[in-house]
Amino acid sequence: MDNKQDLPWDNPRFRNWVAVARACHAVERAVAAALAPLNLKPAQLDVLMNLYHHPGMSQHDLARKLLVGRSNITMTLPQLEKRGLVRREADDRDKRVLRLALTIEGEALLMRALKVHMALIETAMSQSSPAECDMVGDQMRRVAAAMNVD
Amino acid sequence: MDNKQDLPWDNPRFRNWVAVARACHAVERAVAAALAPLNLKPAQLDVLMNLYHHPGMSQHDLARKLLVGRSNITMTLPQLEKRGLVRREADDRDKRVLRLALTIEGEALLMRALKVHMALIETAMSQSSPAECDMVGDQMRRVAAAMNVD
DNA sequence: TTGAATTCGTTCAAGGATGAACAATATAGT
DNA sequence: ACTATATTGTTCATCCTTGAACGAATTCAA
Repeated sequence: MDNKQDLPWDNPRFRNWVAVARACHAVERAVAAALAPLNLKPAQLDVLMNLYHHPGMSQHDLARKLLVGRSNITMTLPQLEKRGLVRREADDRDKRVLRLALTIEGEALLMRALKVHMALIETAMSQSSPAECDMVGDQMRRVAAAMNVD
Repeated sequence: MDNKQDLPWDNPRFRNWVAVARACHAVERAVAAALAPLNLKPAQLDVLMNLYHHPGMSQHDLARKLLVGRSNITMTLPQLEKRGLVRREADDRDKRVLRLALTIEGEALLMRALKVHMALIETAMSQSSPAECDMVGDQMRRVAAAMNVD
């Protein structure tokens, strides 16, 4: 057993996935550095982005969207709330849930952060044709689906 | 300024990158869960993989390969060393550097972990043709290059 | 050779992420 | 109505990661 014929590095899928993971890691790091002047972490930007798209989300829904535990949201949100970027208000129908939304300031900061972020992604993906780029996106959406992500 | 005409979500490159990041996050999480029975974290597996390929690496080189700070390596390696998975020996020529290598046990555990990891990657990437898969890999290697990663 | 600048690994404090356990609330089954 | 089950958000202990500051070793310049 365990003969070295079928080592992962001879497997194209494995080798290519390693490239994906490395690129992802590198971009994450660059994004973190680029976002530092705005005093925002990538995870926080993810929160703002999701709240922009889905105002009124619950913390549970947000956690699922971000592929993160609920406790993570509990720890992260108060920071953004204290900075006046996010609003949390109780739901009348279900007193357990908190409805989340961006404030005006939150939306403004999101726009500034998005410019920085998008510029970085542009340079990262600029050396690929639009068709190639879309193909990568489709692939990755299939990968996420295969991992039970909705 | 900041009119919503050019929001990032209308930008194909941005949308597709978000898909990459999400897929990556999902797979990382699944890998962590699958590796838990072996008492290995993804970051530790990355260390073992790199030492397998490049025995005799210094900690500095390893940190650069993993896109991680040097202190991270300093904190991580002793754990693997105590478990008898990794060897560290001083370099004669340069007394600052430590040369790293896998032990027999380390290589054995690596092989077991790789089976688990590879199986997961297989299912993640299984719904893409080999050609598509290679294209994704090429793209991501270009992205990494654009981020000054070697 | 001597002194300055670099490089390697370590230490340390701070912050982020995680999952288990918990209280409050809601839902379902009877 | 009433009890059992499930869900939401929080708390807490633990581990990981990070960057700045540091000592030791090396290299470079003059």
